[in-house]
Amino acid sequence: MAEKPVTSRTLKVKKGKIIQQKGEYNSKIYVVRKGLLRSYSIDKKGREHVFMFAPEGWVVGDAISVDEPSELVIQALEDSELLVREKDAKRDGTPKGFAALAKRLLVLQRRIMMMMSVTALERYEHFENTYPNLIQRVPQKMIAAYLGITPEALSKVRGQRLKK
Amino acid sequence: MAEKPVTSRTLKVKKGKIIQQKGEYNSKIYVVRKGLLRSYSIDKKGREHVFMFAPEGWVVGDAISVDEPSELVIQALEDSELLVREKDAKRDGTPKGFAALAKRLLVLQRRIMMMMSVTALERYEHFENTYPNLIQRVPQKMIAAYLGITPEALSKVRGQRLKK
DNA sequence: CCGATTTCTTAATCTAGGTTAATGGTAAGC
DNA sequence: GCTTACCATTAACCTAGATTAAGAAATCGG
Repeated sequence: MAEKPVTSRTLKVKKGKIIQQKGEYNSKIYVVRKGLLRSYSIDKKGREHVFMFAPEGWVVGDAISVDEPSELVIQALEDSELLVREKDAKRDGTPKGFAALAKRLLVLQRRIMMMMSVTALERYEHFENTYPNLIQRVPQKMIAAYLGITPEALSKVRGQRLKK
Repeated sequence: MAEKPVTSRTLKVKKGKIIQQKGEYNSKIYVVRKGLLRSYSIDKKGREHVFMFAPEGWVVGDAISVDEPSELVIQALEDSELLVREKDAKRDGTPKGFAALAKRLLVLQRRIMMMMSVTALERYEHFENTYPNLIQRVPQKMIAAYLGITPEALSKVRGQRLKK
């Protein structure tokens, strides 16, 4: 019996479109071909917190094979073209998939340490260096929501920096 | 040719012992049989930030197959008995290993969201609920370093809470 | 092209948590 | 057992960032 190929279809979405809602089971993995996505959560006070941005080439979606409901909302920030991949337990076990996860883990580890040890300004500058193009493409308030500060605080930080 | 079994030896360490130093390559994975470990980093200002605690049954060690130097120090907080496991790329690819990683990823994701959205008090109470026994076993200053606050601030938080 | 909505900035005020420092308590080394 | 070092607590003060508010600028829908 032949192996079933990985199911993977293309999806075009308009700017603003919610691709995956919080609480949905049976979540999928999205490879960004063109455009820009973000994943975020909303806390009890109604505030949005951006977990990650995903420009071209990036992959979004809880990498959870366990059947837990998604805790994050995924949304298109620009008209985008995505590759939708069903989660496939068989594929999970590949060394390649494992390495990708391990790398992702390291990124999150660094982000936690960052949240604990550096100021908003330093986090902003790090973001700026890591994703130079995103600064122009992402609205400030979402960058603030990624950095863990308010848009007002980000505006202040940016203002201060210009004086140097 | 027969499969080589996973190399795994037992290691006994005294309280305070540094098991893995920051910057070391060829890092291993430690399963805690008895005792308590922590992994932490030191920032530019010399402050310690606790990444995780590992009581009995827990596993510590960067899950990175890529050869990156460890960014964390691992230390025994009590006299401990560990199972040391060499990293084995073959083992990496198992669905079981993958699921464990995915779960870990979810924990980190929640921790990031937590750092961004809730107060020190709420983080402390969450820690208290999640690891009720650890509160007694771990020095306050390390709990503070896990929560991302100073020992003084933690003391304040605990004091305020008693009045309720 | 135009009104409406959303986003960004600035400024005044407020607050959680940081910093510094002093004190008493607890554990560790000899 | 004593001494030295470390740890927790308290208190006075300070600062980064939150909150609130209001105006300017950009974006959107038609």
